Amino acid sequence: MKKKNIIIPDITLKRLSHYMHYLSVMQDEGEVSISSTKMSDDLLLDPIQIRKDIQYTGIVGKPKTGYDLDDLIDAIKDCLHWNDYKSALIAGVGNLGSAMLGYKFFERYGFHFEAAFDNDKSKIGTKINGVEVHDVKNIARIARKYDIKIGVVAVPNTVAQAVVDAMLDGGVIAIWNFAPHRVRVPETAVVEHAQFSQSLAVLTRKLSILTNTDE
Amino acid sequence: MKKKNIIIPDITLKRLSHYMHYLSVMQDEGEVSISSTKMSDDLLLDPIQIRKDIQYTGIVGKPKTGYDLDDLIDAIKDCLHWNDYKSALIAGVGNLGSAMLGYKFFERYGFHFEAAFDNDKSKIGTKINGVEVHDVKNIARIARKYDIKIGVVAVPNTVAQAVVDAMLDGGVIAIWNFAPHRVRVPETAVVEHAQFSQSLAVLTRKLSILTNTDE
DNA sequence: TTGCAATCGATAAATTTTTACCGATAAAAA
DNA sequence: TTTTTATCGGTAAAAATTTATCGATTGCAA
Repeated sequence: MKKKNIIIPDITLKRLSHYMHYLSVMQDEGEVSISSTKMSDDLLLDPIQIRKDIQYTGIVGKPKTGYDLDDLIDAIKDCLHWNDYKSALIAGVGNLGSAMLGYKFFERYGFHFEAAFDNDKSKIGTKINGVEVHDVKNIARIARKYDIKIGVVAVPNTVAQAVVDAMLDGGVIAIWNFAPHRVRVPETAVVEHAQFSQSLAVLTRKLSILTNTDE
Repeated sequence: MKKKNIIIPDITLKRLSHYMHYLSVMQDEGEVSISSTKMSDDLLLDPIQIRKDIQYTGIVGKPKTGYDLDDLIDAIKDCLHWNDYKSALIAGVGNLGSAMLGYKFFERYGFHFEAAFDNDKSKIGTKINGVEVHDVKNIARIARKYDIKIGVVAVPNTVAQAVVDAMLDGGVIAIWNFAPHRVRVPETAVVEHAQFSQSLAVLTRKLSILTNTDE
């Protein structure tokens, strides 16, 4: 039933997540179907590109009406594996870590924080948004105990790699890294770097081009 | 002297910001030059791609040694406009907003928060990391007063567009949006969406492919 | 029922991005 | 000095991604 593990370009995956948000809003507004032209008007993207992206999900549309909204949302979620329930742990409960723990949308993505970690004695033992904060020393043990596959890194650069190594040691195979430094993982694991500086680079360059109207 | 406003692909800009971080570390370690092959080994990227990216900055290397490290860093910063001093304001000082205000790396990018805004009476008038929190009602006025061009959005979806409109009204022309919803800006402004869900989509898909070893 | 308008999806073309190749050059070694 | 080696940068090829074209299908209205 499920489409096999075809390769979907990262850029398409990102657009699919974008569509998801939009489609959820449409769903909330009571729509039952959606066309690529309507999506195009609202999202300012090429309708052909939208159709092409949607083809990756395996969903087929109907001429004149478009795509069944519920089916499309479900297919995208399947594609992104947002229908699967996934336990995660997070290291670092500073402002960023706390923001992540309080981000209610994660539930939509099947994403659930099982445990948090910090090295600050005053935080250990407390709960943040219902998630208990443990000593970083116990990352590997607890990851293994709860069979957690995803680790979020929200610690300073200096300890990022050590935290990742502990996660890997505990059986984590997917790292979502928010520290500015890249971290290394073996080939048996995956890492996704979510660095502010990347989108900032795009923004500041765009801004300068906007400003420099001189020829 | 400065290269003209050539178009640099977003993906190259993102890699350039990645190189920046790495090169800074090399600089701290006392290196004075760097070759694309060394970068390739450390960053796990194709050396040809690295050279191609660097060509956009206008820097030329020397056979056998590579690039002058100081020059290269400076050229990338110029390219990303990280050598310019830029005032920004931020709306929303919840956990995410506070994390941004406390992110010390922004100074490296020439990025300085001039003012913060929130609608929470208990926060208005306080300072976070030295930045005063104002009432959101005053966004436009203060943006105009300090001639601020960049606005960071760290508020919930429901008020994101209103906050952006206020920023634009105050003369802001670059929006860095962290709210899950897309926001609209006129053609005279630019917006960069930094949404967690995008990189999460890539991560969860990668993870599933790693897991599904079955054929 | 027939004609019209909207939309899909297949195929093809265009564009962008990545990767390969190779001569030229600088530094180090012989 | 001459040879060897590492690396750059220009050009070309390959691959990936985006955009265009167009026939087929569906729903709606006449």
